Amino acid sequence: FLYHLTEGFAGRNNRSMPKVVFIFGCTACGKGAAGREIARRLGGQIVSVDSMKVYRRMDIGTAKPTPAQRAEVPHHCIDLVEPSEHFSVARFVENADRAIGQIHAAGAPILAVGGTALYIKALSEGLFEGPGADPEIRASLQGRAEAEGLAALHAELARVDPEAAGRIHPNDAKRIVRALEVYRLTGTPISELQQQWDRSRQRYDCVFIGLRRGAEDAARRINARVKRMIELGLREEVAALLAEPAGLSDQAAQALGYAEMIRHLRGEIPLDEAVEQIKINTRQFAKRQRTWFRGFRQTHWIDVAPEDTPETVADAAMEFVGRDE
RNA sequence: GGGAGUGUGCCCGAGUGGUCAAAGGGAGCAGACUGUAAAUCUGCCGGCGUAUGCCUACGGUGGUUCGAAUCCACCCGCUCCCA
Repeated sequence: FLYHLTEGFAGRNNRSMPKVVFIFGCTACGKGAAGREIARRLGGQIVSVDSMKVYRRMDIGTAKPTPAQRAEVPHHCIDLVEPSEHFSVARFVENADRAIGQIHAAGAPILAVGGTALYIKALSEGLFEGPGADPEIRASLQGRAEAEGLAALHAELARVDPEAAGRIHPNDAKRIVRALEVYRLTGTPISELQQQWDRSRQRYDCVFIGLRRGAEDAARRINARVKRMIELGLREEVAALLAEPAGLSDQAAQALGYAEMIRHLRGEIPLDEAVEQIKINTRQFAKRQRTWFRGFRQTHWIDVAPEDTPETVADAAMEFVGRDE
Protein backbone atom coordinates (compact mmCIF):
# COMPACT_ATOMS: atom_id res chain seq x y z
CA PHE A 1 0.00 0.00 0.00
CA LEU A 2 2.94 2.25 0.52
CA TYR A 3 3.46 2.98 -3.11
CA HIS A 4 0.05 4.57 -3.24
CA LEU A 5 1.36 7.13 -0.85
CA THR A 6 4.55 7.56 -2.79
CA GLU A 7 2.77 8.16 -6.02
CA GLY A 8 1.44 11.57 -6.74
CA PHE A 9 4.25 13.50 -5.14
CA ALA A 10 6.01 14.19 -8.33
CA GLY A 11 8.19 17.13 -7.49
CA ARG A 12 8.88 20.03 -5.18
CA ASN A 13 7.15 23.32 -4.83
CA ASN A 14 3.83 21.81 -5.58
CA ARG A 15 1.34 24.14 -3.95
CA SER A 16 -0.93 21.29 -3.00
CA MET A 17 1.80 19.54 -1.05
CA PRO A 18 1.77 20.10 2.67
CA LYS A 19 4.73 22.09 3.86
CA VAL A 20 6.78 20.22 6.43
CA VAL A 21 9.50 21.91 8.42
CA PHE A 22 12.06 19.36 9.58
CA ILE A 23 14.09 20.20 12.62
CA PHE A 24 16.89 17.80 13.37
CA GLY A 25 20.19 17.52 15.16
CA CYS A 26 21.95 14.92 17.25
CA THR A 27 20.75 13.74 20.64
CA ALA A 28 20.57 16.29 23.38
CA CYS A 29 21.18 19.20 21.03
CA GLY A 30 18.00 20.89 22.18
CA LYS A 31 15.82 20.27 19.14
CA GLY A 32 12.87 19.15 21.23
CA ALA A 33 12.68 22.35 23.24
CA ALA A 34 13.40 24.51 20.22
CA GLY A 35 10.79 22.65 18.20
CA ARG A 36 8.18 23.19 20.88
CA GLU A 37 9.03 26.87 21.08
CA ILE A 38 8.65 27.26 17.35
CA ALA A 39 5.39 25.34 17.38
CA ARG A 40 4.10 27.56 20.14
CA ARG A 41 4.88 30.70 18.16
CA LEU A 42 3.33 29.36 15.00
CA GLY A 43 0.46 27.47 16.53
CA GLY A 44 1.93 24.41 14.88
CA GLN A 45 1.98 20.73 15.71
CA ILE A 46 4.90 18.37 16.02
CA VAL A 47 5.49 15.07 14.29
CA SER A 48 8.17 13.20 16.22
CA VAL A 49 10.74 11.62 13.94
CA ASP A 50 12.25 9.25 16.45
CA SER A 51 12.54 5.50 16.29
CA MET A 52 12.40 4.99 20.04
CA LYS A 53 9.81 7.48 21.23
CA VAL A 54 7.28 5.32 19.42
CA TYR A 55 7.43 2.87 22.30
CA ARG A 56 4.97 3.37 25.13
CA ARG A 57 6.28 3.48 28.66
CA MET A 58 9.80 4.12 27.44
CA ASP A 59 9.68 7.70 28.56
CA ILE A 60 12.73 8.66 30.55
CA GLY A 61 15.35 6.97 28.41
CA THR A 62 13.96 8.32 25.16
CA ALA A 63 13.59 11.83 26.56
CA LYS A 64 9.97 12.07 25.55
CA PRO A 65 8.16 15.35 26.00
CA THR A 66 6.23 15.43 29.24
CA PRO A 67 2.43 15.23 29.38
CA ALA A 68 2.36 18.94 30.15
CA GLN A 69 4.46 19.73 27.11
CA ARG A 70 2.31 17.49 24.97
CA ALA A 71 -0.80 19.19 26.24
CA GLU A 72 0.58 22.53 25.22
CA VAL A 73 1.77 21.48 21.79
CA PRO A 74 0.18 18.49 20.05
CA HIS A 75 2.74 15.76 19.30
CA HIS A 76 2.30 12.89 16.86
CA CYS A 77 4.07 9.59 16.30
CA ILE A 78 4.86 9.10 19.97
CA ASP A 79 3.64 6.07 21.93
CA LEU A 80 2.58 4.30 18.79
CA VAL A 81 3.33 0.75 19.89
CA GLU A 82 3.95 -1.56 22.81
CA PRO A 83 7.55 -2.14 23.88
CA SER A 84 7.10 -5.78 22.98
CA GLU A 85 6.24 -4.92 19.39
CA HIS A 86 8.25 -4.88 16.27
CA PHE A 87 8.46 -1.56 14.50
CA SER A 88 9.80 -0.44 11.14
CA VAL A 89 10.56 2.62 9.05
CA ALA A 90 7.60 1.77 6.88
CA ARG A 91 5.24 1.83 9.83
CA PHE A 92 6.69 5.12 10.84
CA VAL A 93 6.19 6.70 7.43
CA GLU A 94 2.65 5.40 7.37
CA ASN A 95 1.85 6.96 10.72
CA ALA A 96 3.67 10.17 9.97
CA ASP A 97 1.89 10.59 6.65
CA ARG A 98 -1.41 10.21 8.41
CA ALA A 99 -0.46 12.72 11.07
CA ILE A 100 0.74 15.20 8.48
CA GLY A 101 -2.50 14.82 6.61
CA GLN A 102 -4.48 15.57 9.73
CA ILE A 103 -2.45 18.57 10.75
CA HIS A 104 -2.57 19.90 7.22
CA ALA A 105 -6.31 19.45 7.11
CA ALA A 106 -6.55 21.38 10.36
CA GLY A 107 -4.60 24.14 8.73
CA ALA A 108 -1.76 24.16 11.23
CA PRO A 109 1.96 24.39 10.49
CA ILE A 110 3.73 21.02 10.50
CA LEU A 111 7.02 20.54 12.31
CA ALA A 112 8.82 17.23 11.96
CA VAL A 113 11.24 17.11 14.86
CA GLY A 114 13.65 14.32 15.61
CA GLY A 115 17.00 12.68 15.23
CA THR A 116 16.39 9.42 13.42
CA ALA A 117 18.06 10.17 10.12
CA LEU A 118 16.68 7.19 8.26
CA TYR A 119 13.17 8.22 9.22
CA ILE A 120 13.73 11.77 8.07
CA LYS A 121 15.02 10.47 4.79
CA ALA A 122 12.18 8.03 4.36
CA LEU A 123 9.52 10.57 5.27
CA SER A 124 10.86 13.23 2.95
CA GLU A 125 12.05 11.13 0.05
CA GLY A 126 10.16 7.89 0.41
CA LEU A 127 11.00 4.23 0.65
CA PHE A 128 11.40 2.03 -2.37
CA GLU A 129 8.34 0.15 -3.46
CA GLY A 130 9.06 -3.29 -2.20
CA PRO A 131 8.25 -5.92 0.34
CA GLY A 132 8.77 -5.60 4.05
CA ALA A 133 10.63 -8.01 6.22
CA ASP A 134 9.81 -11.68 5.91
CA PRO A 135 10.70 -13.44 9.16
CA GLU A 136 10.93 -16.88 7.60
CA ILE A 137 13.20 -15.91 4.76
CA ARG A 138 15.29 -13.87 7.13
CA ALA A 139 15.66 -16.75 9.54
CA SER A 140 16.66 -19.14 6.82
CA LEU A 141 19.20 -16.71 5.40
CA GLN A 142 20.65 -16.10 8.82
CA GLY A 143 20.84 -19.83 9.35
CA ARG A 144 22.74 -20.20 6.13
CA ALA A 145 25.08 -17.40 7.10
CA GLU A 146 25.99 -19.33 10.22
CA ALA A 147 26.33 -22.65 8.45
CA GLU A 148 28.03 -21.62 5.23
CA GLY A 149 29.52 -18.35 6.25
CA LEU A 150 28.60 -14.81 5.34
CA ALA A 151 30.93 -14.90 2.36
CA ALA A 152 28.66 -17.49 0.72
CA LEU A 153 25.69 -15.16 1.00
CA HIS A 154 27.65 -12.24 -0.29
CA ALA A 155 28.77 -14.35 -3.22
CA GLU A 156 25.19 -15.26 -3.95
CA LEU A 157 24.22 -11.62 -3.87
CA ALA A 158 27.04 -10.87 -6.27
CA ARG A 159 25.46 -13.34 -8.67
CA VAL A 160 21.90 -11.99 -8.55
CA ASP A 161 22.65 -8.33 -7.87
CA PRO A 162 26.25 -7.35 -8.58
CA GLU A 163 25.54 -3.70 -7.98
CA ALA A 164 24.19 -4.23 -4.49
CA ALA A 165 27.01 -6.65 -3.71
CA GLY A 166 29.43 -4.00 -4.81
CA ARG A 167 28.28 -1.47 -2.31
CA ILE A 168 27.32 -3.73 0.56
CA HIS A 169 30.38 -4.74 2.55
CA PRO A 170 30.93 -8.52 2.84
CA ASN A 171 30.71 -8.18 6.62
CA ASP A 172 27.44 -6.33 6.63
CA ALA A 173 25.17 -9.23 7.44
CA LYS A 174 22.00 -7.23 7.85
CA ARG A 175 22.17 -5.59 4.47
CA ILE A 176 23.22 -8.74 2.66
CA VAL A 177 20.28 -10.58 4.17
CA ARG A 178 17.83 -7.81 3.31
CA ALA A 179 19.06 -7.60 -0.29
CA LEU A 180 18.72 -11.34 -0.74
CA GLU A 181 15.34 -11.27 0.94
CA VAL A 182 14.04 -8.64 -1.44
CA TYR A 183 15.40 -10.50 -4.44
CA ARG A 184 13.77 -13.71 -3.33
CA LEU A 185 10.41 -12.04 -2.79
CA THR A 186 10.32 -9.94 -5.93
CA GLY A 187 12.77 -11.47 -8.34
CA THR A 188 14.13 -7.98 -8.81
CA PRO A 189 17.52 -6.81 -7.52
CA ILE A 190 17.18 -4.44 -4.61
CA SER A 191 19.59 -2.08 -6.31
CA GLU A 192 17.08 -1.68 -9.08
CA LEU A 193 14.29 -0.90 -6.64
CA GLN A 194 16.19 1.54 -4.49
CA GLN A 195 16.32 4.55 -6.70
CA GLN A 196 14.11 7.26 -5.32
CA TRP A 197 16.82 8.65 -3.07
CA ASP A 198 19.03 9.22 -6.06
CA ARG A 199 16.33 11.25 -7.72
CA SER A 200 15.85 12.94 -4.37
CA ARG A 201 12.33 13.97 -5.11
CA GLN A 202 10.42 15.23 -2.11
CA ARG A 203 7.17 13.80 -0.89
CA TYR A 204 6.30 17.07 0.79
CA ASP A 205 7.25 20.69 0.47
CA CYS A 206 10.16 20.22 2.84
CA VAL A 207 12.28 22.72 4.71
CA PHE A 208 15.27 21.33 6.57
CA ILE A 209 16.66 23.04 9.63
CA GLY A 210 19.66 21.46 11.33
CA LEU A 211 20.88 22.29 14.81
CA ARG A 212 24.52 21.74 15.60
CA ARG A 213 26.76 22.49 18.54
CA GLY A 214 30.46 22.32 19.28
CA ALA A 215 31.86 18.90 20.13
CA GLU A 216 32.60 19.72 23.74
CA ASP A 217 29.25 21.34 24.32
CA ALA A 218 27.47 18.38 22.73
CA ALA A 219 29.35 15.89 24.88
CA ARG A 220 28.69 17.87 28.02
CA ARG A 221 24.98 17.98 27.27
CA ILE A 222 24.87 14.26 26.64
CA ASN A 223 26.55 13.52 29.95
CA ALA A 224 24.20 15.86 31.74
CA ARG A 225 21.19 14.31 30.09
CA VAL A 226 22.25 10.79 31.07
CA LYS A 227 22.80 11.90 34.61
CA ARG A 228 19.34 13.44 34.68
CA MET A 229 17.78 10.28 33.27
CA ILE A 230 19.29 8.25 36.08
CA GLU A 231 17.99 10.76 38.62
CA LEU A 232 14.56 10.63 37.08
CA GLY A 233 14.52 6.87 37.58
CA LEU A 234 15.69 5.25 34.37
CA ARG A 235 16.70 2.18 36.31
CA GLU A 236 13.22 1.78 37.74
CA GLU A 237 11.62 2.41 34.37
CA VAL A 238 13.66 -0.35 32.79
CA ALA A 239 13.03 -2.71 35.68
CA ALA A 240 9.29 -2.15 35.29
CA LEU A 241 9.47 -2.86 31.58
CA LEU A 242 11.40 -6.05 32.19
CA ALA A 243 8.74 -7.12 34.63
CA GLU A 244 6.00 -6.84 32.01
CA PRO A 245 4.75 -10.23 30.80
CA ALA A 246 5.13 -9.32 27.14
CA GLY A 247 8.68 -8.11 27.67
CA LEU A 248 10.65 -6.00 25.25
CA SER A 249 11.12 -6.55 21.56
CA ASP A 250 14.68 -6.78 20.28
CA GLN A 251 14.44 -3.27 18.99
CA ALA A 252 13.11 -1.75 22.16
CA ALA A 253 15.74 -3.60 24.17
CA GLN A 254 18.48 -2.10 21.99
CA ALA A 255 17.57 1.46 22.81
CA LEU A 256 20.33 3.53 24.32
CA GLY A 257 20.01 3.58 28.05
CA TYR A 258 17.82 0.52 28.01
CA ALA A 259 20.30 -2.02 26.67
CA GLU A 260 22.91 -1.00 29.22
CA MET A 261 20.44 -0.84 32.10
CA ILE A 262 19.13 -4.28 31.21
CA ARG A 263 22.64 -5.66 31.51
CA HIS A 264 22.97 -4.05 34.89
CA LEU A 265 19.63 -5.34 36.12
CA ARG A 266 20.65 -8.81 35.06
CA GLY A 267 23.70 -8.49 37.25
CA GLU A 268 26.19 -8.40 34.40
CA ILE A 269 27.65 -4.99 35.15
CA PRO A 270 27.62 -2.56 38.08
CA LEU A 271 25.43 0.51 37.86
CA ASP A 272 28.25 3.01 37.47
CA GLU A 273 29.64 1.04 34.57
CA ALA A 274 26.22 0.91 32.92
CA VAL A 275 25.90 4.66 33.30
CA GLU A 276 29.35 5.22 31.84
CA GLN A 277 28.48 2.95 28.92
CA ILE A 278 25.29 4.86 28.25
CA LYS A 279 27.27 8.06 28.01
CA ILE A 280 29.83 6.57 25.66
CA ASN A 281 27.27 4.85 23.45
CA THR A 282 25.18 8.00 23.26
CA ARG A 283 28.19 10.05 22.22
CA GLN A 284 28.98 7.52 19.52
CA PHE A 285 25.39 7.59 18.35
CA ALA A 286 25.53 11.37 18.14
CA LYS A 287 28.57 11.03 15.94
CA ARG A 288 26.72 8.76 13.55
CA GLN A 289 23.87 11.23 13.46
CA ARG A 290 26.27 14.03 12.64
CA THR A 291 27.65 12.03 9.74
CA TRP A 292 24.15 11.57 8.34
CA PHE A 293 23.13 15.17 8.77
CA ARG A 294 26.32 16.54 7.28
CA GLY A 295 25.39 14.86 4.05
CA PHE A 296 21.85 16.19 4.00
CA ARG A 297 21.39 18.59 1.17
CA GLN A 298 19.59 21.91 1.36
CA THR A 299 19.86 22.17 5.11
CA HIS A 300 19.64 25.51 6.89
CA TRP A 301 22.15 25.13 9.69
CA ILE A 302 21.84 26.86 13.01
CA ASP A 303 25.01 26.87 15.09
CA VAL A 304 23.88 26.68 18.65
CA ALA A 305 26.10 28.06 21.40
CA PRO A 306 26.11 26.87 25.02
CA GLU A 307 24.43 30.06 26.14
CA ASP A 308 21.61 29.79 23.63
CA THR A 309 18.08 29.01 24.82
CA PRO A 310 15.12 27.44 23.05
CA GLU A 311 13.95 31.00 22.46
CA THR A 312 17.13 32.20 20.76
CA VAL A 313 17.28 29.05 18.67
CA ALA A 314 13.67 29.58 17.68
CA ASP A 315 14.52 33.18 16.80
CA ALA A 316 17.20 31.95 14.45
CA ALA A 317 14.90 29.35 12.97
CA MET A 318 12.03 31.71 12.24
CA GLU A 319 13.86 33.06 9.23
CA PHE A 320 13.74 29.67 7.55
CA VAL A 321 10.36 28.67 8.86
CA GLY A 322 8.70 31.79 7.64
CA ARG A 323 10.00 31.46 4.13
CA ASP A 324 6.99 30.49 2.07
CA GLU A 325 7.92 29.64 -1.47
C1' G B 1 64.02 -5.73 57.28
C1' G B 2 63.55 -10.37 54.01
C1' G B 3 61.14 -12.66 49.67
C1' A B 4 58.13 -12.84 45.02
C1' G B 5 56.30 -10.08 41.16
C1' U B 6 55.48 -5.98 37.99
C1' G B 7 56.25 -1.19 34.99
C1' U B 8 54.49 -1.39 27.14
C1' G B 9 51.51 3.65 22.84
C1' C B 10 45.28 8.15 25.44
C1' C B 11 43.50 3.56 28.61
C1' C B 12 43.51 -1.90 29.24
C1' G B 13 46.67 -5.58 27.52
C1' A B 14 49.97 -9.33 24.38
C1' G B 15 54.90 -9.63 23.16
C1' U B 16 60.83 -12.32 26.09
C1' G B 17 67.22 -10.97 20.92
C1' G B 18 66.17 -9.41 14.53
C1' U B 19 60.50 -10.47 10.29
C1' C B 20 58.15 -4.64 16.19
C1' A B 21 55.81 1.66 15.44
C1' A B 22 55.01 -3.05 18.62
C1' A B 23 48.99 -8.52 18.54
C1' G B 24 44.15 -7.68 20.58
C1' G B 25 40.46 -4.75 22.97
C1' G B 26 38.56 0.06 24.61
C1' A B 27 38.36 5.27 23.77
C1' G B 28 38.88 8.94 19.85
C1' C B 29 38.42 10.60 14.59
C1' A B 30 36.28 9.81 9.74
C1' G B 31 32.85 7.25 6.50
C1' A B 32 28.62 4.08 4.77
C1' C B 33 23.52 3.65 5.49
C1' U B 34 16.17 2.88 1.80
C1' G B 35 11.31 -1.79 5.79
C1' U B 36 15.75 -4.11 13.10
C1' A B 37 18.33 2.29 12.08
C1' A B 38 19.38 4.64 19.56
C1' A B 39 20.52 -0.93 14.72
C1' U B 40 24.38 -2.69 11.39
C1' C B 41 28.94 -2.16 8.82
C1' U B 42 33.84 0.13 7.12
C1' G B 43 38.53 2.93 7.38
C1' C B 44 42.23 5.64 10.33
C1' C B 45 44.40 5.72 14.92
C1' G B 46 53.17 8.00 17.72
C1' G B 47 55.16 12.36 14.71
C1' C B 48 56.88 14.08 9.93
C1' G B 49 51.27 17.27 4.35
C1' U B 50 53.03 11.59 0.45
C1' A B 51 56.81 7.50 1.55
C1' U B 52 59.64 0.03 0.01
C1' G B 53 61.72 7.04 3.88
C1' C B 54 63.16 9.71 8.37
C1' C B 55 62.47 10.80 13.58
C1' U B 56 60.63 9.54 18.46
C1' A B 57 59.03 5.18 21.43
C1' C B 58 58.17 -0.13 25.37
C1' G B 59 59.79 3.35 33.91
C1' G B 60 65.28 5.72 34.30
C1' U B 61 70.58 5.38 33.53
C1' G B 62 74.50 2.54 31.93
C1' G B 63 76.12 -2.05 29.71
C1' U B 64 76.30 -6.89 26.56
C1' U B 65 75.38 -7.63 21.22
C1' C B 66 76.22 -6.69 14.23
C1' G B 67 71.20 -5.93 16.37
C1' A B 68 67.33 -5.16 22.61
C1' A B 69 60.55 -3.79 24.42
C1' U B 70 62.96 -8.49 24.89
C1' C B 71 69.70 -10.21 28.09
C1' C B 72 72.89 -7.91 32.43
C1' A B 73 73.76 -4.05 36.43
C1' C B 74 72.14 -0.30 39.33
C1' C B 75 68.23 3.19 40.31
C1' C B 76 62.98 4.76 40.62
C1' G B 77 57.54 3.47 41.00
C1' C B 78 53.60 0.03 41.98
C1' U B 79 51.64 -4.89 43.84
C1' C B 80 51.70 -9.10 46.86
C1' C B 81 53.81 -12.47 50.65
C1' C B 82 56.85 -13.19 55.14
C1' A B 83 58.44 -10.37 59.34
